[in-house]
Amino acid sequence: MKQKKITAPTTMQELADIAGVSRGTVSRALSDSPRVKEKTKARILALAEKHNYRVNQKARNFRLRRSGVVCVVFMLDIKSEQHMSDPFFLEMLGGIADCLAEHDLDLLLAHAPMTDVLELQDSRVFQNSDGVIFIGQGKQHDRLNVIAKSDTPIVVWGAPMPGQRYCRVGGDNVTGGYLATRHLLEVGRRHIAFFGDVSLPEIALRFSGYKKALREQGVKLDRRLQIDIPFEMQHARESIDELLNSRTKFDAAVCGSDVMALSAIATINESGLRVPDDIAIVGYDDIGLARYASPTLTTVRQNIRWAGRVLVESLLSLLNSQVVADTTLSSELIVRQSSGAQPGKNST
Amino acid sequence: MKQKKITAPTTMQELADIAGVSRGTVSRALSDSPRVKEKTKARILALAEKHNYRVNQKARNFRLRRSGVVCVVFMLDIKSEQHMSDPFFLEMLGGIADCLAEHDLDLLLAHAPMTDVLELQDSRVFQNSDGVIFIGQGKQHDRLNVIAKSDTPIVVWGAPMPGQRYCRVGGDNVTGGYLATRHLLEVGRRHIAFFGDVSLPEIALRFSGYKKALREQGVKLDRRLQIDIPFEMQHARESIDELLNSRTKFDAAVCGSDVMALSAIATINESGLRVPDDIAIVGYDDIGLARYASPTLTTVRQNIRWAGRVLVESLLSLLNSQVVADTTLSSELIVRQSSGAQPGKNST
DNA sequence: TGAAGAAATACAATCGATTGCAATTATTGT
DNA sequence: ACAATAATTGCAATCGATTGTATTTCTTCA
Repeated sequence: MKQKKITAPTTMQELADIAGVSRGTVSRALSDSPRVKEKTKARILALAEKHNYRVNQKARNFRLRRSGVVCVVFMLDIKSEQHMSDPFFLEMLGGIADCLAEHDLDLLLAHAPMTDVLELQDSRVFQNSDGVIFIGQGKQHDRLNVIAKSDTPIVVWGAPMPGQRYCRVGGDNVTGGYLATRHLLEVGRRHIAFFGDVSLPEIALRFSGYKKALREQGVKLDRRLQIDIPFEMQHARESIDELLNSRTKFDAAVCGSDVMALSAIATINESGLRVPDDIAIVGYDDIGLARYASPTLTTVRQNIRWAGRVLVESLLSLLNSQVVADTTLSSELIVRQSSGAQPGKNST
Repeated sequence: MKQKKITAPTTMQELADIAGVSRGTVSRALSDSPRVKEKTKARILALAEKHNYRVNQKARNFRLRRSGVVCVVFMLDIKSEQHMSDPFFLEMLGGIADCLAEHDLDLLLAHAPMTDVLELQDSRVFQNSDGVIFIGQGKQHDRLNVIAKSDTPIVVWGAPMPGQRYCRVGGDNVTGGYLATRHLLEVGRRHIAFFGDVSLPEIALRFSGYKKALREQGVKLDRRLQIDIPFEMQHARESIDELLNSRTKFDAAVCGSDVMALSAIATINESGLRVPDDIAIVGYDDIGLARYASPTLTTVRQNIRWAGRVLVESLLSLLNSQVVADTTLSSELIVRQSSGAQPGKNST
């Protein structure tokens, strides 16, 4: 058995020796350069195949100064436990992964919870990737500005910010918040709560849209109805329970995410109230689950998978040293049962 | 502004020049070698910090012949669309990510759907990672054997197989299938269906456990009750609907995964029957959702996050050129409502 | 047939950090 | 103060592929 074994050439030089050509020619043949004769090319490729040779990627990355890897970082200022399974993140990740694959790039997941993004800059991950995509700004806008000055290009999903120096892609949060609220007003609600942590840029913008809608309809803003719920399930239940138990009257809520909305619906149901009869709910994001949950969820659609693509395309432009404009993707309201939708009123 | 700019040293040599020492000394200082004087070390570190120098990881990877990256591949022989959001995969991924982080390794996600794992071997991903973890064997046992011979170590989550030459970690599927079935028999069910694609090695083992339990109790195996449902939600609904509409009598089901079980419960509920009164259900995996779904799900627990750790530890041993034994993790039954559990009978 | 020009291939510098070994400097005991 | 030894630091080979330039080999046409 062992006698027949062909010692696999590990370096290009060895393959070159076998083929009786120079290293450079092998390199060009493998990368399909027009500078090498078709016949030679075919012969070298066949030999490579036969001897099971594969280029050393580490050497290649070094020489070419790129790795073909893009790093994705999910940023929220909370502990990491359940983040990765956040449906919003996953859908975005799916879009990003697909688009990266089309461009022959690989996806590196930054796993460590980041209290300070700047730490990332010192990490191997950062140095190793050709570019980094941040999902969410958390509360680290300024630090992102610092990172943007390094020579690893970054793209951020989030809200436009004053003094922002990084490439950003995001949804139209003001309009989203506005549409959600106006819808609830249109179906006759007047005591509309807003669930979401307004210290996060995106949520703050949605809140301003919410206020705008209320103002338009002459509904007075009730500060007790704005509840700072972080993006996590557990917190949602507690906070909403608290609100339900308080004497504050409310008959609807605009939520910072679909996950939060679904959690709110569950909590409300458990308390004996009914959605949407007693309390109407509007979510945000339009995750896949929104369509299948029961009741189906009225929400502000962000085309998440597409957003993933836009992020990648923007990053690629940056890698290509092109100037990339700030991008805001439009949002639309998707009316479903949870907000007391009348049949036939669904937009699409 | 521009005048004060310190030109950041990009190579170690430049930093060495600034510090007035040799490149080698800088390298040793940065890696905290005992061979360089503490004072010099401190001085170099300070200069590196001041001048914002960071080692070129690509050069480092090349020189050290490792990248610090471990690739995770989720393998099922179906198209990729929804895979990444499979809760089982995500929990496993979480365990893997945590453990990798502790060992200062990064996580690369292989995204492309693999019809043939061998393709992976030619891919940059493979060459670039120090090791690969496969979640599931799909139907590619033989190809995994081939890949195992390459010098990138691999570890596979799955079932033990005859002639297996790769390092494997998996649950105790026979016992799992047995426990699930025995439980249903104990609560009085006699027409127990088995939902799962028995052409997948793990499922096949669970099915043999199922058969064993039936045999023990003298219940005759009804082949019509074994339904090949792949690991996907959509298919589950269709197949189960079909079974419900057929005249085949059944009062319980052992499912190949919790996702499948939850999907089955939803389908059964929609058909007007009730779980567990009409049909009792047992899942497999004990994903987080099993505890919170309603009804809560009786299931065979695989400690998924821990399994992730075991996979990583095994891979690390391989990287350390140690021989790693095949590992089978024990499984236990977790009794909850979906199988008509009597209160107080819960194991823990 | 021979020279000019094109096509194909060979040569060798280069990317930036690591590390064994050699050379230098510091420390110790007498 | 001087060996002998230990502690530091410097030197230079090395990892394996890419690519600009030089060189060789073919074509082509007069």
